[in-house]
Amino acid sequence: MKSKVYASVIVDIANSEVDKIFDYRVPDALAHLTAGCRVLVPFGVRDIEGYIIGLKERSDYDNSKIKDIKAALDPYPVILPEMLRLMEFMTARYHLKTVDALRLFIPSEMRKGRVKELFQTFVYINPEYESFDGDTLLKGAGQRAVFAFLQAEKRAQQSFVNKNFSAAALKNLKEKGIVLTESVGAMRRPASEADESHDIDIVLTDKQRAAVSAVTDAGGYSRFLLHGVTGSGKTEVYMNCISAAVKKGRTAIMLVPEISLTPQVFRVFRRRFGDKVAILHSGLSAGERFDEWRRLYGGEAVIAIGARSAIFAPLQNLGLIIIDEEHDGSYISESNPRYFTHEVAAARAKDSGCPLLLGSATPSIDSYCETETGEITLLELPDRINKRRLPDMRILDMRTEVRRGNPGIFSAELLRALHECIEQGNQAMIFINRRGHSSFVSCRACGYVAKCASCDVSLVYHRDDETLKCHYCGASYSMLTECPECGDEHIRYGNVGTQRVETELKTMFPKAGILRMDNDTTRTKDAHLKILGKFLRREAQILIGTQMIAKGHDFPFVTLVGLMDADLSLHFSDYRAAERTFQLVTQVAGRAGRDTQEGKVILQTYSPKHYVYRFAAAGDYTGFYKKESSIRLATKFPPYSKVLRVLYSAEKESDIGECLKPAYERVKELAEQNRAAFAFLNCMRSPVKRIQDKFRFQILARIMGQDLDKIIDSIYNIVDGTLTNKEVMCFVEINPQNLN
DNA sequence: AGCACGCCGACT
DNA sequence: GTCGGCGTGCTC
Repeated sequence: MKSKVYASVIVDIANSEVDKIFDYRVPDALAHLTAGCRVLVPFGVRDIEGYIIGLKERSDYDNSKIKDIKAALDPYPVILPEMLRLMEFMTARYHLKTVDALRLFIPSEMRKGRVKELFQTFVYINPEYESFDGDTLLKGAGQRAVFAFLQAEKRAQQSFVNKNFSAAALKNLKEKGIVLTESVGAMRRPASEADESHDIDIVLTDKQRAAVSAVTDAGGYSRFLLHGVTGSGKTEVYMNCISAAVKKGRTAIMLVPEISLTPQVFRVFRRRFGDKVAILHSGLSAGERFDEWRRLYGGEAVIAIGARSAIFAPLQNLGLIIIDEEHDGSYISESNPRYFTHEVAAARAKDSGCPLLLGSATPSIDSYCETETGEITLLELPDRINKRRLPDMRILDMRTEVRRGNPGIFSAELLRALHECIEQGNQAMIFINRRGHSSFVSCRACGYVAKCASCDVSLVYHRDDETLKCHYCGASYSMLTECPECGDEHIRYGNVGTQRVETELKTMFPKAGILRMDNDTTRTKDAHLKILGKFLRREAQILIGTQMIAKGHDFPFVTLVGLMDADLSLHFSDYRAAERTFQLVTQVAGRAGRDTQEGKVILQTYSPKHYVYRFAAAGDYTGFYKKESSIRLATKFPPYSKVLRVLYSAEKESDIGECLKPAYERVKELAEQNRAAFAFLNCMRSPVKRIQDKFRFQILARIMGQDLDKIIDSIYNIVDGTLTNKEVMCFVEINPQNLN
């Protein structure tokens, strides 16, 4: 007699109540099912999609209550074995619900009965019509084109025809019976024998070659940090490493910040690797994303390039993972499934026995610290390829401007430089890391400050539509004409934002073309590319923007870069403020003088002596690192500890207290037992006390030492165990990006 | 998450 | 008398 087989199933419902394994019987008809398959299972009174994460011979659950799996949802296991292992890692490390991890691994289009088959549909002309003349047989030009194409090609993928011809025409032809379809299972196949026809190796510098061989000779899991200034040729190193991995018959993932996924990047990689590369970016439609996923799953594409989530690409036999611009904040997932891409990438690399290559001009303090302890191997590209020197950076003390009787937002030197730059027919970029017109509006007479009704923050004046906006909940109010408290008509404008810079520059430079790029002007699809394209074609001379203009494009005619208020990110109450400012200033400086002309950077600040600016102006990363890391060590901040925040929010303060108080008590006990591990522990109202009508409280801790991970795990458990009121939202953050 | 079961108010 | 409010509890 055959032994009964049971399946461990995770149901596709994102709720902690059902975040556990449910056992089902595998009927004989579905005996082919394996771990990683999606299935339909009876759950309560209804049927639910689920994921088999394992098979077993017996179940501990009451056997009489166990039901049969109803059906298989796909012809193949969509979750690869390595992804099941990654799921284990992520659920344990980040206390994720199992489904939340699993959902990251497959295209969302696959779930809840949408596009689900892993089939490719081919179309071909019905043999009865094969020899007909399309022009006499058919009327529409669309149908004739499809017919002619199929006559020549015999057989083609339906998606290809839909994309390149008219989908409607094809549909008509199918209805008439002139075109037939055939579905073929997208069979799994090993990474295809490398077709290197596009793969032309460029001559590398000695330093580049050394970096490439360090990575390709690693022969197993190890981590590298490629520290190279802008223009030092990091991309060539990446491409050569990828090429080497592919030549060995292995696959590769390269992560880049979403903002750098530009058509230029696609072109470079497509030219080099052709169809073997799949590109996953936010611009893809649901169907396109699914197609790219399927090409990777099927082994048709062996290189995945994309933003953060591309780390979950369905690739087997990984030979390399690259994280470009590794210091970028977008690698930290700050909502729903919260995770650190660096850690996930390391887990995948370790599992596959392959190198993980991080790259940056301004590495994160965390990563660089690990090169000191030897956990990461440092690779350096100190020279710009064309030996051009860094732009001249002027640090301008805005306090002396005020003393000299210049109350404006622009220093005399920046204005002079702007005039000169435009007269010479060059371009300038002006950075101001704050959108809107002014950060707040207040009454000159009584001091009233306009605030959001639902959030504890002041409203930002937006001149475009004469509104006051809340940057937390998005609420919009009409602009004040008089003070609602005292009726005075004199309104004071707070700190300068992009819109204010734009209006002032427009009056000062009426003939210059001025573009603005920030969250407000890039709402619509491809707006980024449109603005950047205009600037690149020199349809404007000045580009004003937030940090979103700091990355990506090279503008050969930009000779001047101005930072309106560099201190903005510096005085944030955040241990990473200096690090972020250094990265921003360095990145911004890299925009100036990239071509034949020498560049100039003007940095307006009220703290001209700050070490961040000194090191940034000198282009001295290691100097900055030494200073910054010694401060972090002395103050017990990351990377020498972990900051942990438990954030509670609810409409009623009393509800929060119900959960927070017992949790805090128990964390305090834990701290008593591990005195050395706790550098800080406190419980307080969050700096932003209320967002969207919900009050916010937090437990804040800094934890260090070798038991760190264990202690954090205990805190997760304490929080889970004390979350008794379901009106209360609560989550744990490790090293949060902001402490609002 | 859903959906059923279950125990109290205002309607044909 | 019953329709229906949404509190509670369960789903292999």
